[in-house]
Amino acid sequence: MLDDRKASILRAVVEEYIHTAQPVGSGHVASAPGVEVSSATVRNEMATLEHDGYLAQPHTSAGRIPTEAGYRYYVDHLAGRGSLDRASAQHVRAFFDRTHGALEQMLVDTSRLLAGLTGTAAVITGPPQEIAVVRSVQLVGITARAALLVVVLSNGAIHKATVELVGEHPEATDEDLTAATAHLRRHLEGRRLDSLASVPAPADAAVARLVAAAARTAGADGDHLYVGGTDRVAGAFDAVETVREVLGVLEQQLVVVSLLRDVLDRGLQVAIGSETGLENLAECALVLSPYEVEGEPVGTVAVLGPTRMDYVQALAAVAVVSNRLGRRLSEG
Amino acid sequence: MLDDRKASILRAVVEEYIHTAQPVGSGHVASAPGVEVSSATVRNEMATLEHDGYLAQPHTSAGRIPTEAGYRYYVDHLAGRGSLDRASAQHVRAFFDRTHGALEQMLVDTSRLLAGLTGTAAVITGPPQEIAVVRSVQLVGITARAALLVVVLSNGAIHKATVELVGEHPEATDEDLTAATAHLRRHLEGRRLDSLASVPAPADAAVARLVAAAARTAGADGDHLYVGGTDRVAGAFDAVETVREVLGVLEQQLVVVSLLRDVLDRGLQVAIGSETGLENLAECALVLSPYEVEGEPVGTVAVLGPTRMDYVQALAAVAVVSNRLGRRLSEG
DNA sequence: GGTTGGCACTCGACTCTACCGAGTGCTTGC
DNA sequence: GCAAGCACTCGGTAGAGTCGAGTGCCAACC
Repeated sequence: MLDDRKASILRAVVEEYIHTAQPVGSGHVASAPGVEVSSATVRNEMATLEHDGYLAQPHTSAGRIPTEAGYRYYVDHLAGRGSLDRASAQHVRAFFDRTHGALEQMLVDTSRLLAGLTGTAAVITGPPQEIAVVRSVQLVGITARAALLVVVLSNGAIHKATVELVGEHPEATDEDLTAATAHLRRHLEGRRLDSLASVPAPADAAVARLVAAAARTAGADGDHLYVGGTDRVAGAFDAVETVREVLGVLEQQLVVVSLLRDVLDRGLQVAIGSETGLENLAECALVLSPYEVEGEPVGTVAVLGPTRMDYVQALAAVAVVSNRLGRRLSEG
Repeated sequence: MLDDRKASILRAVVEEYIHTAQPVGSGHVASAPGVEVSSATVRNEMATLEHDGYLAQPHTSAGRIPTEAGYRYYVDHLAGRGSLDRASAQHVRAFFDRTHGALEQMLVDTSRLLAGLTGTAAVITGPPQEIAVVRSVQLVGITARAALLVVVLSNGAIHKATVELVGEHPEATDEDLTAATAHLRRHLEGRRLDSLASVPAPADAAVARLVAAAARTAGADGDHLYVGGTDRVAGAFDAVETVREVLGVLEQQLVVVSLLRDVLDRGLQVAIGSETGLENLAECALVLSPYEVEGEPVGTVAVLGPTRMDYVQALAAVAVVSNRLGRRLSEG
């Protein structure tokens, strides 16, 4: 825990650095509001803060830069939870009032909205389909050996999975498909999708094979990810290599989804640099907020930017968007 | 039309510039294979080529750089249609042998494969759903005023659209939905999706409203776009602003889809710089190739890179991938 | 004793200069 | 018509000098 003076000095350094992206000197800090001491005193304190690991010096005779620990302390203790400015808040409200149509498109648009609010890339994981209620089930034959399981969920999402029939008697007749569809419908409609895995086997052997194959696809069509504002990444880092790495990460949906899950599981709202656990994101920070539908958290809204992003702004934006998104999905 | 000597000089400049990204001087050109004259002669010829608009000089006393017209002449007359190197060809073959499962994931993976082959971003438009044959139709109620139209197509794709009921009697009962589903099924299954727009109206008024609303969604779920290798964009241009612009374009699916369609309609296989018609892509070139399923072109495979991309390589990669992709989709 | 003003020192950023070399255009000779 | 030679251009680089923001430390002060 830092005493008041050190805290306000750290805050001044972080906020100034976020603003200017330049190392911050004792002079600037001394003239910052909330710091009422001379630059000499600030220097002494900054030396201590550096020794304690909150600040770093790019080189002698340069100003200080926050370390990961510095940012961490800042978001944990110093960054007041502000709210969005009027115009942005209005913009968000208008967006959610206006938006309509398919879930997917809405999430794509939402990620772009969030990117616009924060000036960084934004990602959103779709509500997991496992917990949604099944409205309709259908097993459609595509080829003799493959069928498509299409499940319409109450939130307007569609779960689809290829059902492959392997084994000695792979062929399935249309009658088998119809029977299997009827069976699945009986045991699934009105229930949650995750009960797909535990649908009882029907009497007929051929139908049972189909149902079992369909059941195996439970969870196969994993969480979907919606990414927006990738163009902002280009401006966020000066090293091309970093830009490349970050874009590379964003292309791998699985990696990002498990990253979000992992951070959330650790109870974090903000992951800074190495806290993300991904080497490629060493210079990035992630600000996230789960969103709830009917009181239950079902997905995550997040922002991915450089470590020197505006955390207050990002936290506010992520909070508002996740809140509105959850509300929007609840009423649908 | 250029005489032989000018042509080989232009070729040398283009290929050298593609390789090094540096202005090419008369000395380099003179020592290039295929050019058997002295550098002084080359200088004279290059002056002519510059005057004719094929080359440009960044500044006096620097080498020459190809203009758009230069690249255009190069791809039209000088770039031999090479083929992929053994390893890459093998890689592509292995990919298509190995890949399986849902259409969407396969196209995502294919775009990434293509990006890997060419070192630039790659885009693929999915087969248009209009011409696919309907396997199954279902109208599922989501709320009292909205339903989801889910159509499973023979190629394994799914067409979905939100059906909104507006007007004086917006409510639809489950019976109405069932009746509408049955009606649609009768008139659609086994036919092409684009006949959705011309399904005859059923007798019952409420059902007719539903069917009409569903018919209106024809074509609403437009062509899908799959983008891969966005991270390569970062390395392709030195100006951050350009990177940002290109990424921005790639985020707008509609823009890219119509760009591809437009270029294809003009009968081009390569669009260079301003030929794309997009200001943001002034420094980009697009290399594309339609792919065919059962003899009919159904989608496009393309590569988006800097104007100084390796056109021979890109053309070969795009050709092989579109070919294999078409074959793969035909057999499915 | 904590705080502050003062001071010497450091070191990156910027400017200026000179210079090098790749490249050109032109002229002349073959 | 081609090639060799030559004067000229001009961006890029290297080195010297300067500037200034910033530091650490010390002594004085309240």
